[in-house]
Amino acid sequence: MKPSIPQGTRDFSPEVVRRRQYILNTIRAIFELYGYQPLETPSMENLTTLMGKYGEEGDRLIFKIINNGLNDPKNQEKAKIGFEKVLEGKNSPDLTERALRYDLTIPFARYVVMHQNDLAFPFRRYQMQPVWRADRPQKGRYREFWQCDADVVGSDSLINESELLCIYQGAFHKMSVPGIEVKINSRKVLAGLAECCGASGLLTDITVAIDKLDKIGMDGVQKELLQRGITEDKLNFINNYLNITGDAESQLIQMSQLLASSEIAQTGIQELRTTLAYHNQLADKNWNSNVVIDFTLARGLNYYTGIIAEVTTNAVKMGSIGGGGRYDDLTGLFGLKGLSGVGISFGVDRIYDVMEELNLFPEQLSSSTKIIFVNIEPAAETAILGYVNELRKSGIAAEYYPDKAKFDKQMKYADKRNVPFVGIVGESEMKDNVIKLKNMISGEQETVNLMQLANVLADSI
RNA sequence: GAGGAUAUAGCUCAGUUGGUUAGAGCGUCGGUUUGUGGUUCCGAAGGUCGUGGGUUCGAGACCCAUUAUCCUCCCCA
Repeated sequence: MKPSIPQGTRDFSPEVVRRRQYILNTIRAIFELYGYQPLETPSMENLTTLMGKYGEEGDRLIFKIINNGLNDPKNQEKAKIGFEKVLEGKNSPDLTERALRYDLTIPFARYVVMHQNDLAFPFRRYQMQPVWRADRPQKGRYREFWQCDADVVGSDSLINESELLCIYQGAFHKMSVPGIEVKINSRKVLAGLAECCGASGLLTDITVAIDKLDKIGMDGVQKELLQRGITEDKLNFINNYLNITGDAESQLIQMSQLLASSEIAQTGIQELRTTLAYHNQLADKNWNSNVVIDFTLARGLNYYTGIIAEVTTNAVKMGSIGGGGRYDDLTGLFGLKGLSGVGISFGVDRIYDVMEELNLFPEQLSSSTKIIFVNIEPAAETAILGYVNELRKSGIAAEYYPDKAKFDKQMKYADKRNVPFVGIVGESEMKDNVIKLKNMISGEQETVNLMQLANVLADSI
């Protein structure tokens, strides 16, 4: 049998895991810095928790888990009826009661509702776990991938929005990802545009179309708008909308004039202005990225209601590497009304791909072991195990090659593992209670005692 | 859900208009008189050419089907 793994999934080899952990640790540290608390939820949720939350397309992409025990005689009849429903494209709890987590936001909302009496609001949590989507895999798209979410519920303040923007900037600055652009917009401005076009019902169609501006150009957007049912006389208005440029304040002023007749748009514009003002106070001027207003930004998920954000890098051809926004009534879906939330998500797998392509990972991630002692003299074993033990006690990762093997084989092994030092204790070293220490990077060798050895290794960290 | 491409050694790929025992590089293993890797030199192992049919005297190559992978669109992180 040929070994294989399911489509769109991946094995992560040791070096890859180290690099992924570097990303996760960086993001985690920032989340903690801003007061977010860790949360984990199950890999699977009840199907009913997930269905209908991500739009029609989303429902299709949910990985469903077939129920166990369908062969039990008392379940067989139900299973057959359930299967008929599934063949019609419907879901049936008789066949699938559970599904794999599709994102981290809905499980979070469920958690908040279930634990509402125990939580101190505003509640800030971060969550870093894999999610699954039955999407067609391609470049930068996987069926199993990780998200890192930070959300706060129970606060309407736009301070939250601006802090989350800071988290994006701080994290990507820390990871030295170049070309980062944090784009923001407001669903309320988009709603205002639809309203001014007299096409509030076509909000989604308008946003989906204009979101593609940088991809298909103005002509393409117009074509798409017409296809989606926008009448020709509205195109000019949308054109004006898309042509607004300048610095943030100038953009806001122009938009305010263009959408003067829409109350909701004015609210959205004011929210953008306030968010940027807070952000201005909180942001570190040294960060390597900027927050910019992009009125074409749409974001697919249909539960966003206020400020929305998306992160891209122009250094690599890649979709967005992060996104988020405000959702006024997320927990309402589960019966808890009046609780507003706002959150962001990091796309770890895409960030990894970007960093890998640009060679941004620090060198020293490759190995934790500082020294390997070669195994060439059985009589030295006791001494070496003693050395290894002492080094480990002082927090230095050390190994003893467990089998007696050819010298050059052991050297090759250390080299391949990227271990920076090799310790050699043969007959003569053993006699003098010393270690011959070889620096694998410079190739130099010196003879040291245990205390000197510990010092050299400690210094090399 | 729609469209396109690819499938040959562990990996990356050659293989001419169909013609004998299917090749290379890297990697692996062994040797280079055995206590020195990342840079020698020599050698070896490793493939029923994704799978199943068909055309042909003859198929890795051509045709059909099937499966898998990759890519684009849709949508998304």
